[in-house]
Amino acid sequence: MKELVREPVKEIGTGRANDLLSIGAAADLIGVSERALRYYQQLGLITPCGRTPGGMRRYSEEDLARVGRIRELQTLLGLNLDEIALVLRNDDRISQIREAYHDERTGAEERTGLARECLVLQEHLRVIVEAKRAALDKFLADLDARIARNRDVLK
Amino acid sequence: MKELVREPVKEIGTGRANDLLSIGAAADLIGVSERALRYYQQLGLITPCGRTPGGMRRYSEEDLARVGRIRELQTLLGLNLDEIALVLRNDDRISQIREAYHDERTGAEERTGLARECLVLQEHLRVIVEAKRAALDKFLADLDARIARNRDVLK
DNA sequence: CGTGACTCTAACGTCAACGTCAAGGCGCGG
DNA sequence: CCGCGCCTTGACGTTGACGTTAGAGTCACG
Repeated sequence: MKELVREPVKEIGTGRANDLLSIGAAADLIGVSERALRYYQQLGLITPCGRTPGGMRRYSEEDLARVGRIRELQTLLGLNLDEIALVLRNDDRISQIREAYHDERTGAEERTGLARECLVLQEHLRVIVEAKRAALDKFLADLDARIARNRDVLK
Repeated sequence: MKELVREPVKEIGTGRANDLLSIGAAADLIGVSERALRYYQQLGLITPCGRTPGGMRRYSEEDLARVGRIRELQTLLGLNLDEIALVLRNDDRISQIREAYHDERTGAEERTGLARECLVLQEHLRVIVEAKRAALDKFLADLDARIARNRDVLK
């Protein structure tokens, strides 16, 4: 599944006063390495919103949020990058659908079809998360029980 | 931190009717590989409760539970094996303390000192787990909110 | 007392997720 | 327009957690 992604590049004016970040600044800000950012891009997980004419990556606020989401899925749910790719594709599909949904030219039944598709995707993820939460709750309950026993002994 | 552990071996009668398991049976039962069991042992995470005179590992019910705990700490909390080693050492210390606690020869203030030590160890772990739970709850809440929005649209 | 299935140790292989290094481009303050 | 620091694309290295294989030993059963 080595899917090296080569994409069209959006050029960005360099002199303009915008709040786009270089890769170093972005990395510092969200607490990941530059290497990780480039790696995520290789896997198609993120694409910086643009490049300078010289070819340097520029990251937007949205891009940072997306990276944040990647880290969340990694550390919180323990997903690997391939699984995260799927989740992100779902996210993308959903906002794409949302867009089509608000398009004038979308018919009524097409609308509900799209929304239904969204729900399926989201609820699939929900099942996974809910299972994890249940397990974690049980773990915590056990731990608390043991702590309580101990506290009793201490009286 | 390559801490190859070499330990004293408890020999176990082979003809006796006991419920100790071979490594293969143990692995099948808890759903991990034999290699993983040997690896965990190398790192000092578990030691099968004994060996046959010929040198084959025998696992008790307790041993299995310990392996289960290892997997739980891996998949649920995302700890690596070094961190798990620490948690397990705490667990061990706690049951060791519990034992000393019920020993006749343990003085009163020594008792409370030990129990206090237990609490500190346990609550340290609790903080980690609780943080994870909070993060997961938030994640789930966000997801649910998005699902609800979607469901509304569908009405 | 074989024999076939299982297990032993030791050693090398693998895979994901990056780390690190080299040999150059870019960008901007002075 | 020049220098210094940040950035680029390869390409190879590393680490954790095992997988796999080899060659020898062990166990239960007939």
